[in-house]
Amino acid sequence: MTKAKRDLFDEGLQSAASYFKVLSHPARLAILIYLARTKSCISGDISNELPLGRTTVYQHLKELKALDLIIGEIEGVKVNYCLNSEKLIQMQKVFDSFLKEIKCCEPLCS
Amino acid sequence: MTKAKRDLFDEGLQSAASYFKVLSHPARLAILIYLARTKSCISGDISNELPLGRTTVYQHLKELKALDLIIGEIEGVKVNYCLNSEKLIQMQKVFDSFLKEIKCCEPLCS
DNA sequence: AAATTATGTCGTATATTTACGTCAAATTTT
DNA sequence: AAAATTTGACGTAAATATACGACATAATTT
Repeated sequence: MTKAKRDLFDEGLQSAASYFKVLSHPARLAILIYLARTKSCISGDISNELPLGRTTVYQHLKELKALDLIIGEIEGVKVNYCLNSEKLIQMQKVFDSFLKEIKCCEPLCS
Repeated sequence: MTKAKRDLFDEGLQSAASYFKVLSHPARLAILIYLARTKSCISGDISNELPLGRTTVYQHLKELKALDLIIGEIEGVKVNYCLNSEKLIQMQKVFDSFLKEIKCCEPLCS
């Protein structure tokens, strides 16, 4: 079996989990930080910056794009990537509301 | 090959990524929320609550415990689980500082 | 037009995660 | 003491993630 049990959970949890998931690899965090610093850059630049091959970086970019956290504008042969700050703000709200949900109460044990 | 490239990244990024990672599955989010609501409960209760088998839940609990987000106090045969709020607060700080880092700038494209 | 540059696609190998059944051990309950 | 309960360890199958080489395509540069 080993079906996709993920689907059995609340949609809100699934959505939150997928935001957490896309941030669960240091390469993707590094990409976001790099984009924040450079404000915009082409895909190739990023692979030069990271200890990863170009196609690997491309895959990470695809995952970030799938969640709409980054935007890629085509400029001739090149693609100009940048952060989607609206979406990032939205993501932070999801995080905040989750953390608020679990931090409401004092612990019993310990 | 396919070595563990994770290790090549900045330690801070790795640590942040591992917090995001432990939250990247809806089951673990559901466990945290359940613990927040019940304040404390035994492992078996959790598997009854979730659409997952006991050993699967146990594995998720182990991952949460590995990052110290939950505490398990042994009480005879049973184990009393609860949130480690100090660690949760620490985690939120890590998230905040990461998000601040990438949200400093206005986007160029779009 | 040929060479270069940059991206994107495909396939694939390896690693990791997810899910669970089985069994062992320890404590309670009967 | 036997039965039941609860946890933890181990093994394993299937799914997913990670990493990259090889090739195709399209635009720029020479």
